[in-house]
Amino acid sequence: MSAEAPKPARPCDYCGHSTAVLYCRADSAKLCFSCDREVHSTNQLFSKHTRTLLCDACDDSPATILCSTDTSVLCQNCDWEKHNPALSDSLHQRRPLEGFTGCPSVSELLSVVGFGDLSKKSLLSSPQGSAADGFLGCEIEGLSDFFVWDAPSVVTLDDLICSSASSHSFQAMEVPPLPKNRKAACGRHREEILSQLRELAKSEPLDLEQYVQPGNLSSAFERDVEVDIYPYHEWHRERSEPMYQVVPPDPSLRTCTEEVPVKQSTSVGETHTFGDKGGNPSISLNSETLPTTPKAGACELTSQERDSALLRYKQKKKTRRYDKHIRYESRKVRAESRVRVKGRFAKMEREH
DNA sequence: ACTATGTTTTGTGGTCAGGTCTACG
DNA sequence: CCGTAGACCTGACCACAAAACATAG
Repeated sequence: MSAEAPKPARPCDYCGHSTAVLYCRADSAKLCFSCDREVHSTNQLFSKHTRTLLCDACDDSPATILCSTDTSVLCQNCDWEKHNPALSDSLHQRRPLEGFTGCPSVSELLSVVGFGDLSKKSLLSSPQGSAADGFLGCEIEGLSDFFVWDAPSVVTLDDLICSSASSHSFQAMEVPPLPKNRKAACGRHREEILSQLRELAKSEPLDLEQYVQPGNLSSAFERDVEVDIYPYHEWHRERSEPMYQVVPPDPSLRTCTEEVPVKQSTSVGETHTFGDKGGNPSISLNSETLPTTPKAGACELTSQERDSALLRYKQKKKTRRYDKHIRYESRKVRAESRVRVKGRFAKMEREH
């Protein structure tokens, strides 16, 4: 116990020892980058969760505003408190922040958090801390130019904003008009963010970059969804690790589920449903959309992997919150004052 | 690149209908 | 085990301001 590292100020809800930098609304969970990838790469449904940076002020809510003046990211409440029109701070330069979904690679994450000038290679090659320094205004351009193929401009936030018909692997959510200067979007924990991304980059082979290479990008996004949505699948495949893990036919789990998958290798179109009878939403995995490995039985899971998957599933279920989230308070106020007929909105009587 | 204008889409809450669950005889 | 009543749960519905988006100048 004495060797234990001191607990971070805002610990990751999943691992508990890393500093949480992201917030997943769907799970109401604070996560570090590593756990975020682990949790949200489990299956396609989880990958759809929108994640945003964690508020620098309260450390408890998803950040929606970037204050360029303070270089901090804030949730709506903290932004309102800090930048109240009555205060002088209201003159601060602020802009909305975007979230992301899917399983972005490190390069893509760099762009998402505002390190657009920083390539993954430069992140890896730079000594500890220098990457952050580069972000803070030092010479990064040279590195970026050297690794042209890795230029983060290939995957910018513009690229993340896509229509529902798009097959991008991730997308920005609740996106206001994009500002020109998207740097410095990671607030006061940029050192921690860079540190975590660096660790993530170390474990992520550079081959993955093919998904964000200039030459491959446009065509890649036009290819099949199976490949495009989850570049991270490929990474797992490379590492002989299953990208998705089906909740195993564990007898203990079966008692609280309506349908439990019996087979691990699935046929096309087969749907697995996980859930309980307590009103909690069930999770369906349609194997048609799940990736498969060429080798028969290659995606069969060991009992250890099944236990791991089950544990992750239970953890997510435990931390998930189902309370309603109001995105626009003004609409709520409006709706509450609307004229109703049997609960339905009624037309307003207009005087002429 | 920016602004103005027009069009389309989204989100909001109270009530109800219909389905599901539970307890009981 | 079956049928029934009541409790409980869930999704649809509505109008319209605000947000998002598209287009023109």
